[in-house]
Amino acid sequence: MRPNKRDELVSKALDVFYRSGFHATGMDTLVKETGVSKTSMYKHFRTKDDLIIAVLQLRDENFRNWLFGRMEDLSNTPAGQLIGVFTALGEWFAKPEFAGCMFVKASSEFQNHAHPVYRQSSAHKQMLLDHFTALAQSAGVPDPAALARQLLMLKEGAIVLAAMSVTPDPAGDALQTAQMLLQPYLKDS
Amino acid sequence: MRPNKRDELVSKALDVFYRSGFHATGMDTLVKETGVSKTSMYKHFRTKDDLIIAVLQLRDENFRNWLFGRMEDLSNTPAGQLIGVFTALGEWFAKPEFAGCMFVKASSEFQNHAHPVYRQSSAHKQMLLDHFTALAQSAGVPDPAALARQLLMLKEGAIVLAAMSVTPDPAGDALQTAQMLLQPYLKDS
DNA sequence: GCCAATATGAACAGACCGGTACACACAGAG
DNA sequence: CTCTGTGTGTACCGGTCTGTTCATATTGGC
Repeated sequence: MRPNKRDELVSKALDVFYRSGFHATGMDTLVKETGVSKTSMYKHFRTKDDLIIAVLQLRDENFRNWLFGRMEDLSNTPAGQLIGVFTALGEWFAKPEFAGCMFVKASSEFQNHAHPVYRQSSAHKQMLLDHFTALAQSAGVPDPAALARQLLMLKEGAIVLAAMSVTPDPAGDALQTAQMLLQPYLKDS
Repeated sequence: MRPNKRDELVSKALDVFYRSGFHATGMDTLVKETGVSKTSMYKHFRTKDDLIIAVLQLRDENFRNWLFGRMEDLSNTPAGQLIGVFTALGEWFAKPEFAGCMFVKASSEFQNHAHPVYRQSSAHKQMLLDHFTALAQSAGVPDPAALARQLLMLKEGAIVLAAMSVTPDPAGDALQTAQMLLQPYLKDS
C-alpha cells in the first residue's frame, strides 16, 4: 500500500470521472482503467464516494495551483492578476481535454446540500472567491467583495458557455467585461 | 394512448430528473412516481433517452415562456427587458425548488457532443442568445451580438453561483453588472 | 351479447451496480 | 526448510439497471 500508488489511482480516476461523469462511471471501469484489482481499490478507498472526494481534493489542488500560478506569471499587480484569470481561462478552453468545471458537474450530480461532494464543490468556489477578494482589496477597489463576486460570476459563466459550445470565445468576452469593471484600477505597468 | 397522458408523464419526469439527476434516476422510480405501468411508459417512450429528450423539450418551452413573459411584464423597452432578465432570475433563485439550470446539468451528464441531449442543451442556450441579440439590436446597441454574449454569460454565472450556494445574491450582483453594460441605452421610461 | 383490437400490469431477462469473501502468491524470520 | 503476515486477484453477493414478454383487463363495433 505505497502512498504514491494511491495518488496514481486518484489521478487516473480523475481523468475518467471528468470525461464520463460520476454516476455513469462504475468501479469496474476504474479498476480496468487503472490496471489494479478491485480488492486493492477498496483497500485504498472504502467506498466510491470516498474515491470521488479524494478526486475532488486533487482537482482542487491542481486547479488552484494552475490558475493562481498562471495569474502570477501574467502580472505583478493585483488588478493585472485578476484580469489574467480570463487569459488563463482562454488557454484552458483551447485544450482538447477541456470539458467544463468538474465542481459544477459534481454538484449537479450530488445535489443534496448536505452531501460531502456538494459541500466540497461549494467550498472550492468559495476559495476562489476569497482569493479574488484579497486581490481586489490589494488593488484598492472600494468594494472588493462585490468586485470579486462579479469576476467569479464572469468566470463561471464563461466556463459554462465554453463547455456547451454556445459562443466561440467566451474567455475573450469575459475578458472584455472584466476590463470594464477593473479599468480604473489597472495601471499600464 | 391519450396525448395528454404523455404530457403528464413528461411533466412528472421533469420534476424527478431535475431533483435527482438523469443517471441517478431509474425508470422504475419514474414508473412508481407517475403511477403508470412500465409497459405504458415504454409505449410512450421507446428508451430512457427518448424520455429525457421529451423532458428537455418541455423544459425549453416552459423556461422560455416563463423568462420571456416575465421580461415583457417588467418592461416595454428592449434594454429594460434585458435588465429584467436578472430580476426574473432573482425570483427563480428564491423558489424552494430551484436547483440550477437543467440544461447545464444535462450537458454535464451527456458530454458527448454528438449526443442529442448535449445538442439540445446547447441549442437552448443558443436560442436565449438569439433572443438577447435581437433585443440588444432593438435597443440600438452598437455591437448587439457582443452585448448579448456578455449578458448570457452573466446569467449563466449567476445560476451556477446560486445553485452552488456560493454567494447570497448572485442575481443582484449580475443585475448591477448588467446595468453598467446597458446604462447608455436605458431610458428611464 | 359477442368478438376483435388495444391498453395495461406483473413478472422476468441479461447486464451491470457497489461491495465482499476467500484462496493464493510471495515476502521475511527462524 | 517451515511458519506467518501482507498484498493481490477472482469469483461471487444481493440489488438495481434498461428493456421485454405475455397473460389479462378494457374498450369499441356490430
